[in-house]
Amino acid sequence: MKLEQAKLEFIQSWGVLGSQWGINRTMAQIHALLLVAAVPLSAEEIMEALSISRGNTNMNVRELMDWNLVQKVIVAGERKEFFKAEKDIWKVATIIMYERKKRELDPMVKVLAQLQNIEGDTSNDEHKAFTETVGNIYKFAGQAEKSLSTIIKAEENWFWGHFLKLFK
Amino acid sequence: MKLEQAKLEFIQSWGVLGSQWGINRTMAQIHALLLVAAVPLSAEEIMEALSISRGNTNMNVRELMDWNLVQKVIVAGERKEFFKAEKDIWKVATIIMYERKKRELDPMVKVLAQLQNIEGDTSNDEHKAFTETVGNIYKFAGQAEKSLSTIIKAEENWFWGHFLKLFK
DNA sequence: ATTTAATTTCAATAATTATTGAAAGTTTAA
DNA sequence: TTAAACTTTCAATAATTATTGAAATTAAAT
Repeated sequence: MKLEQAKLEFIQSWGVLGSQWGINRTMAQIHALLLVAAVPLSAEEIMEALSISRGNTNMNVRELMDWNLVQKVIVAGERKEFFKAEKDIWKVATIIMYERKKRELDPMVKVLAQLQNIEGDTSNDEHKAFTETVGNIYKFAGQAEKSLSTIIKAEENWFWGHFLKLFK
Repeated sequence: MKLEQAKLEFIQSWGVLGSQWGINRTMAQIHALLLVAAVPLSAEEIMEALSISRGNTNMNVRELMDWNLVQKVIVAGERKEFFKAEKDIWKVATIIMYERKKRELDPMVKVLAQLQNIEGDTSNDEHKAFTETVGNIYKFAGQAEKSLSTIIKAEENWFWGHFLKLFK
């Protein structure tokens, strides 16, 4: 397979995957494009490569920067901005897990906490079914949270370990 | 808080969470409704509780059954069908992880495998950037797959362990 | 200070996805 | 076998979400 075609297929598949997981397809495609780019790309180049408008490009690049998956790169002597993606895939996964937890799971857990104490007859079947299910989900979320923290801490250690090595 | 209101809030939040993760809001709401119901519910009751049409109810209940998150229950002497959700939350999580892996991640991994061998100059920067990123994602997916299998196997063991106990 | 280049915003519009509801199909009971 | 109860399907429509593109804004160069 030719490189250019392979890139297109990768971008396409990453876009499909993103949209199945609640991430806007264009955002996922820009991410994919930057993931396999050898050098940082300008807004123009992204527009061109994906056949999308300037506005769309701008919106989604900013969203990717919000997620810390993409960074702005300033090139000396160039007026326009360039963008590059975080390429360490383990780091990418960590960021995504952390951000989704923060944005989507945490609000749910907050609601679950509020739903723990219900007025009325505790021995009622309806009441029991509710508190048991909600209680279990809440406990499960707590466990999942711990596991995720462990993963993220391990990742941070790894990162700082490598980073600090530079100064030894 | 009153039980009925708590149920509504739970259903609402579960629906929002679902839609953020690429699951149709109604499907998530029906799931939530069945998760906190003390007894299996009929299509009528689901329609009523969520103010949705018969067609919508039917479609989404069937989808939930496809996912093995909901089962049909036949009640003696009743002509209509009832539905109940799997309530063991750890099992629910396992099912969701497994199904999403199968439906969404596996196809991506298949594509990644095909993209490993690219024609042309291997020493080219563009070429290197591509194969390195794609290769890393592929390896990462392999690792993730192993971890998930481990979790699912542990879960199966747990399940069969409990199940077999019944015959001892 | 003015021009030029680039970025950002957002109302209008397009594209996608979800929902309805009535007709067709199926199953059960009499 | 017929009628009633219930389920399924799917074309039409509604609701949501994404995208465009041109105007406004900001930043850089002359």
